[in-house]
Amino acid sequence: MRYHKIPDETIRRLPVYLRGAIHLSRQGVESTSSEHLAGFLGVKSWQMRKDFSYFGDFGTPGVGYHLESLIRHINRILRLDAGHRAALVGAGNLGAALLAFPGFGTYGFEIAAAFDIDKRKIGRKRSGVVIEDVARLRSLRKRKIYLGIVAVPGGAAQDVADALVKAGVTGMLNFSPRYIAVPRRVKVITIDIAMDLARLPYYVPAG
Amino acid sequence: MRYHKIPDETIRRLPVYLRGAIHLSRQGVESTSSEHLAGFLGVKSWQMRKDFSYFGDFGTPGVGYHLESLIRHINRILRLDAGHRAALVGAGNLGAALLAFPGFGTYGFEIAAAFDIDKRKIGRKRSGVVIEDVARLRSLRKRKIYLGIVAVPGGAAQDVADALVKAGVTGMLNFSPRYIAVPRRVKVITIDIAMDLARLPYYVPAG
DNA sequence: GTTTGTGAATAGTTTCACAGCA
DNA sequence: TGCTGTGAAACTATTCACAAAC
Repeated sequence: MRYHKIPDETIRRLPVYLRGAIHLSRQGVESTSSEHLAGFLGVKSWQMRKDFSYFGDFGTPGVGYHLESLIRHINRILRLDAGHRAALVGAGNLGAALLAFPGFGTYGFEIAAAFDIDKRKIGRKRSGVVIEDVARLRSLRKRKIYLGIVAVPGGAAQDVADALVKAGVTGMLNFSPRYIAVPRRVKVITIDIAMDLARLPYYVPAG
Repeated sequence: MRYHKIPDETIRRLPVYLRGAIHLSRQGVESTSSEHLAGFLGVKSWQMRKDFSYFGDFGTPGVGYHLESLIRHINRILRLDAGHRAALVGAGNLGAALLAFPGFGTYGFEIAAAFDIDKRKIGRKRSGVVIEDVARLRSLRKRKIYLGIVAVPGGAAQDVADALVKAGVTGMLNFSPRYIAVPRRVKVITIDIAMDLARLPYYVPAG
């Protein structure tokens, strides 16, 4: 292994590999080949091996990958090993679904705080989390929460993002259908559900 | 404009441009430059112009783009102009949020049917849609619904996808954390929310 | 014999810089 | 003069094929 800038696409795929490794491991599998794991995940085996090669030797030639150690490696690279707490802003339909969502635990995430602007929701509990007034976002710095999930309507997204940045948040998952401007040190990943649906008709033969 | 295979990345960005054009148009803007529209969306102006160039002349040199005509063009390319009806499978937390989600309308989508396996949910209405028994999925062919939204737990995802394919569905939005195997003619776009969150810590300085 | 790790070849995408049109 | 549309250059990512490791 030599020095290489790691491709963004490789980083995007690492959680896929991690998900597969965790899944097989839970089923009692101890070791597996790149061929098998990649097939299970719908990727190419050489793509997976190439991706791993940027970080060193994960497997054993002639044998394959030891899942437990693979999981440890990927968790370390993605900095998931310490666990992370995130703050949700917006406790509407989508926010409530995210609070109840079991998948975050797989990667060591916990939604540790939730905020809304609606007085009727503030003080109530959803999925074990008390909903706080959005005005109290600044408390995140003291609580050492530096990941935010933006689940508010588009019109409020930039204001919420600004408040999160002010509160010390350095990474955001944005579910609003808006581009969010942030300082360079802050990373925003946008999930625009309707937009993803919108490119489906292009690919399917006239319905 | 010459012949070119259209890059997948271009197709991925077209809905972004469409969203921006619709947004500005609703605000009363009639025409705009690539510089302005791109800045609003957080992309580069030459990227946008290059993307458009694969499909012909959208704008007027010295003037810019007429939004209404730009919207029409992109809608045509993405085959959104006719409108589309989609079937939702899984009326849990996420499914209910999707049923209530206002964003689909922007691109001419409507969730026209919803299915669940839980007898207690079947027959009830959510956001104006009656939840049907998942056993009735096969009726989709007759109803001319060929887009599916998979919002079931991972363990059920492949079975649901198989049933959707059998019912004539050719495009799916998959919210389950699983790779779904389908015939080549069917297109699956997977949105794995936890996975997207999982690559955030890699990019942000140690929290 | 099997499977990994990777240099080299190929393919795809972004970026630039500017000719040409309004 | 202002802005689009696009070839060509630069960059990034995928794919292949096989030597080395077990």
